[in-house]
Amino acid sequence: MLLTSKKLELELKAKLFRGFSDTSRLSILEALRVQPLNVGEIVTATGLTQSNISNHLGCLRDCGLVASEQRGRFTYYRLADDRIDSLLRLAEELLSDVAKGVYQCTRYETTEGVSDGE
Amino acid sequence: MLLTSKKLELELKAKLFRGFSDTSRLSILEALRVQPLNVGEIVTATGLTQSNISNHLGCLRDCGLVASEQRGRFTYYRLADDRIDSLLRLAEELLSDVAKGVYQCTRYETTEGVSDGE
DNA sequence: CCATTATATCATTGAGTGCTGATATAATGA
DNA sequence: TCATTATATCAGCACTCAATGATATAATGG
Repeated sequence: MLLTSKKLELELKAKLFRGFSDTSRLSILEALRVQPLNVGEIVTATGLTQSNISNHLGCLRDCGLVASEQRGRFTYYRLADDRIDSLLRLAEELLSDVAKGVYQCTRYETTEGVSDGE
Repeated sequence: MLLTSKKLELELKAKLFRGFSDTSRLSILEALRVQPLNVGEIVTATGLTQSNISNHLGCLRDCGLVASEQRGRFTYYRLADDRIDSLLRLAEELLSDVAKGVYQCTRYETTEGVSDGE
């Protein structure tokens, strides 16, 4: 049972990181880093469609990464914990050093080939 | 061009987190948190297949999350930066608080339905 | 040189999942 | 009540990508 909880912890951790591993969710989180926003404001801030955002918000909320509060017809979202900001900042620090490596990680790349010459 | 770099930074950050967002890669990283290991030792530590691990290691190395060193017939891998450990630890702290939420994030769940009664 | 060991690569497959468009729900105001 | 605004839900599609099995490469020992 202890081994199982170890495995479960792995899955939880992976799921947590998956919340950050998509550009759409990430841009939502970045927008909320500045201040709480309602869905319409997130649409404006990110340029994503409403249904897309709503879907991602649902997951982010279920995962405990954002919290929501109803105010009249609006639903305001905010980061659920300060450590989420810390996590993002730490990632930025790390990236400033390993960015070149990540640039070259075209293995699972979809968009345009960032593959530089050499 | 500045806007583009903003978008690029988002993609980099997402890609970095994606390195952590898979249980297989995560268990490889966890094993390497303890000490550097060669591929065979990682196989033993994680129980994953060799080719699977090798594939994940290739990505992790390209992304700059692990570094490798050839020693005879063996290739030893280690975490490329101390902040990777920090990132994992911060995630663990965060999880200890929001775990209940992540448990319920069955939205993108694959395995058994953790869906509680109500 | 041949067998063995260690690791990497590749094609394939199947499941995961992000996006869209349509629709449902809910709150507000006229 | 009806129209409008704000948000959520859902089905379907397209694409991503983890896992596997087979094979390639490379180093070592006999």
